Amino acid sequence: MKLATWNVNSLKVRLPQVIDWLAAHPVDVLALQETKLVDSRFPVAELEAAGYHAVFAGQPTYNGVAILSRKETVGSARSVEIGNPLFPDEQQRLISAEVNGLHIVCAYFPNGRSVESEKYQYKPRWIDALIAWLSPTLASRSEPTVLLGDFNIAPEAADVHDPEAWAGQVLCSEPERARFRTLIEAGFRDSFRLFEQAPRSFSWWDYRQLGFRRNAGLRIDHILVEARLTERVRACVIDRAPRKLPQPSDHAPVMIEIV
DNA sequence: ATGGCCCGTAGAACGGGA
Repeated sequence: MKLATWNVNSLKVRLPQVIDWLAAHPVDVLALQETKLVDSRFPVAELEAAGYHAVFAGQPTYNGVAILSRKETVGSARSVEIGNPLFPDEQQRLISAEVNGLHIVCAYFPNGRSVESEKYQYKPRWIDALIAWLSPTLASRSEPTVLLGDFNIAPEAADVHDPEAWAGQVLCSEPERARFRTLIEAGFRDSFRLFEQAPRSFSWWDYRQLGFRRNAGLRIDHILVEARLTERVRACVIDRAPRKLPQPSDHAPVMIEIV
C-alpha cells in the first residue's frame, strides 16, 4: 500500500498536475493540503475519472484538505471526520478517515507567519489540541494511525538549507520543534528518517530567489507512522519532479510504502 | 539594506503562504 501527501497550493490550478502525477504514481491514498476550494467546487468528477474517490473539507480562499483513495485497490474512505472535536476551528486544516485498515489523518498545520505574529500564537494551540485529540486512543485503536501532511515544521537542522539563517525563525523555532518531538513521543515515527536519505533533502522551496534551483528548501511535509507500523514501512521518498514543472506548487509530494 | 513569487479575490492592490 502506497500513501502520499502533497500541499498543492490551489487544487484548481494544480488539478492537471495531480491527475498526471497519480497516473505515474498510482498511490492508494493521497492526502492534499491547501486545496483553496469550497466543497461545491471540489473536482469530484475529474478525480473519479482518474480512478479516485475523494473526501474533503474546504472553505473560500484559504486552507482546505482532502483524502483521495484509489477505487480499484482500497475503495472509499470510511468514518470520515472533519476537524478536531477538541478544537472548534473555522479553518479547514484537518480531515481523517479509515482507509484499508489504516486511520489516515491529513493535516495542514498553521504556518505561524513569524514568531512575532499573532498567528504564531494560534499554531501551538492548534498543535497541542491535535496531540490531545490523537494521543489518548492511539495505541488502543484497531487501525494504526498515519499522520501526514504539511506540518510547517522543519524538525531538525538537517531539514533546513541554511540552519543559521533560520535559527529561531518560524517553522524552525524551538517551541515548534518541541511539539514535533512531543508528537513522536506520543507514539509516531518520522517515516523519512527510518531510511538513509540524501543530505539536503527538502519538501518545500520558496518561489522567490530561485529557491528550487539553489535547493534552498525546508523539509516541512511529513508522514508520521504509528510506532506499530514501523516494521511494515519499506520506503519514504520525496518526489522533486513536479516542482520542476511549469507553474508548480512550492511543495513536493512525499510518498511511503507500507506492506 | 530590502525584497525578489504565486494564489485567490478582486476587478486594484492585498492578505497569506513559508
